[in-house]
Amino acid sequence: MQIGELARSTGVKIETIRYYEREHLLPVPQRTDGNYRLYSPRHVEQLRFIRYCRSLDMSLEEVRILIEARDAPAGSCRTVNALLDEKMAEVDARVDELRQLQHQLRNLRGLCPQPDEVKTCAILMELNRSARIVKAQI
Amino acid sequence: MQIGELARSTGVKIETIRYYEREHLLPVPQRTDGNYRLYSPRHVEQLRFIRYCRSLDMSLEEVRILIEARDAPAGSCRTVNALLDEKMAEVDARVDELRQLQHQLRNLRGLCPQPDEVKTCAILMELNRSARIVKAQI
DNA sequence: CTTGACCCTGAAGCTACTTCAGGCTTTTCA
DNA sequence: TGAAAAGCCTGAAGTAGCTTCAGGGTCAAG
Ligand SMILES: [Zn+2]
Ligand SMILES: [Zn+2]
Ligand SMILES: [Zn+2]
Ligand SMILES: [Zn+2]
Repeated sequence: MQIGELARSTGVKIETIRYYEREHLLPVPQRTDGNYRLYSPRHVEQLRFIRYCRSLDMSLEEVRILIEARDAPAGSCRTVNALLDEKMAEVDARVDELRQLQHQLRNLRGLCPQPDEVKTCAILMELNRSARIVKAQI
Repeated sequence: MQIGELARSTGVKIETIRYYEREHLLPVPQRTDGNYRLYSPRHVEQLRFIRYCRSLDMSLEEVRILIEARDAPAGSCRTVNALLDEKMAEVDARVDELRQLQHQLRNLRGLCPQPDEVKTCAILMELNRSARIVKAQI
């Protein structure tokens, strides 16, 4: 299977596949005489695994850890559990942040129901005012 | 006011301040004979404005748009409203994504209450299984 | 034998900064 | 007075996770 077919069958871009290879997330594939990459079903599985972990918001570094764990069946899965716990805490925190943000944006947007001139726009006035008052947060 | 004092009084790192200048988000400051940057209260305000927008999850490009709007008091504030509407939609969508993610992570984590050997870990088994089934989402 | 689909590499671009290397300027204080 | 320390300068490179680009080779079909 060439890279194009792998890309089609997983929905992952060719460049991304090559990128994962450079990052040692995908095993080095065989090559044809013409230097084309040749993939096996094992590569398809691994690529799907990576993408599924990515869809769970894992970083590539975390994916690497999971792959390592998976490929050492005799080890303990404590690292896996810890990784998930940490990830869950991160996501929870981010959700809280974003919900606050929703609130702020809604309030701000509500200040100017009908667009008019900038010089009387309550949104911009409020942005200026808040900037003066609020301490840097980010 | 030198760059260090500006940094202290706004909570923004010196390097970030220089970065904003390179990006034309902060007006070019005066310089001393020794080539040190000299800032005015106007710079403090502008920097606070930038950081407040950033705390609302605006990109620097969006901050640029807001600054432009603010500095053209005769114009309409339609772009400002549109920007906020778009941002709100983005945030709403991201919250939904993350709440789904919370669900998935919780379920996954629940599969292995007590860490044991990798080869029997239900988390890793489930990751492999889902990777096979689920289409690439990201 | 040439066209077009497919593949290759290495480098650079993206965001929003941070870090680093190497070198000035100004203040302090012994 | 002189030297250390604190503060500032520049340009380049690093961060994550890709994407895009430039320039070129391979292969099947017509
Ligand atoms: Zn409210
Ligand atoms: Zn308005
Ligand atoms: Zn559920
Ligand atoms: Zn387990």
